[in-house]
Amino acid sequence: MTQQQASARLRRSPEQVRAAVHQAAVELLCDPDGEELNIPAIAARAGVNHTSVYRRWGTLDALLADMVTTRLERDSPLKDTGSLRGDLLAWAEASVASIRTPEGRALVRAVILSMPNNTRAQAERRQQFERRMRSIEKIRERATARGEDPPPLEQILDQLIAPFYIRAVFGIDPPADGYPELLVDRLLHA
Amino acid sequence: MTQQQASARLRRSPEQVRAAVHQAAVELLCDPDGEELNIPAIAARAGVNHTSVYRRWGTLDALLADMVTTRLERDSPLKDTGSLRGDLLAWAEASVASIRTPEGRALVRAVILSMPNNTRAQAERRQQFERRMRSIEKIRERATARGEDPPPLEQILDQLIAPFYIRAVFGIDPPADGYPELLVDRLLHA
DNA sequence: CTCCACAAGCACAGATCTGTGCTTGTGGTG
DNA sequence: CACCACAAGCACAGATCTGTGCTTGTGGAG
Repeated sequence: MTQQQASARLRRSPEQVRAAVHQAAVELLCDPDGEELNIPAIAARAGVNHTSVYRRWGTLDALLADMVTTRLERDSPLKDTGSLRGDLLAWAEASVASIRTPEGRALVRAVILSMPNNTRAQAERRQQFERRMRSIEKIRERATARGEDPPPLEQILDQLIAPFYIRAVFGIDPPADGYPELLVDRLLHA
Repeated sequence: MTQQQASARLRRSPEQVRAAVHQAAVELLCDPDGEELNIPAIAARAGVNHTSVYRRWGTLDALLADMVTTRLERDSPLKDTGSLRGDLLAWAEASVASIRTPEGRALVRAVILSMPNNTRAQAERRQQFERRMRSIEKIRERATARGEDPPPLEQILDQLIAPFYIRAVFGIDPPADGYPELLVDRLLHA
């Protein structure tokens, strides 16, 4: 009796489990009819035992944070276009494309959901945010090295990043045409 | 035996319960060391039986949505300053003051947290957002009536509202001086 | 090839959340 | 003043989440 379950166990490698869980979490975030987001639901959808999730990540927040970090780093390979305007435009176009997809919006939502209120998370929130800003900082540094004079980070935050976030959070579609150019031009001509 | 508990029951009116629960929810959202946000925790902090909360609101999302709506309407009495710039500036100054307080940031966070992913909530999300936008629409309408030419709502969203939200969500303090003026001037001189 | 460290899966249990039926106090109405 | 509708509180229970101890398959080192 008990030996049979042993043979029936189908097992995947840690990396497969990790990918399956991340994928399941994104899908649950996207799926409008999906059940609510918690560890048992994610594990079930991933076809993974829930204990594996509890042991590896501990909490839903940690799981989401890990998932977000992994996906963002995988999906945002910033390229050097040779000019500040080009770099910003590439970034903005990638962002617009991203928040047009359910998965992209879900990712932004997850960034916020994965930031609980407790004390330790407060620091992680800042860290998470700065990690997000790093690609923009890189763009600024390259511009400075070229002799260009990029706007301060704070201004880029207000005029370029903030619009994307608010639209992702509230599900507001960006204007159909020329939106990235509009934002970048506004930023650079201020 | 059973009669004693009856006499020991201290009871508050529905309105008192409502206020106490709202207050408890805000405090839990603010308190960095607070336990996590759920109905039993809120009820306990409010000194209310949890069944009262379940019966009145049903879900945490509904409770937060109700709380946010009530607080926002209570705290944002927009006044007519006589000019578009004045109105926008008053709105921006109130918003900056708000997100400088833990409670203000908590309220913005609650707006987002109270928007779950299921299908019905998708519509409510839009509604919730438009309710938020109504005060801005009012400002635009008054300006139009005065013969002024206010920027489109979308531009106000991107340049004025979005910066506040992103700062509230990530806990980024706005610049110390002249921030409301900066944003409004940028918006109007674009 | 053999052995070993690691992690995934299983079984089980305590804690917590969610919900129901009933009792009873409160405020309003005649 | 008496009565009634409503909602708050209590007791209790099912469902679900969270976590632990153990077994066992997998992949890598020697």
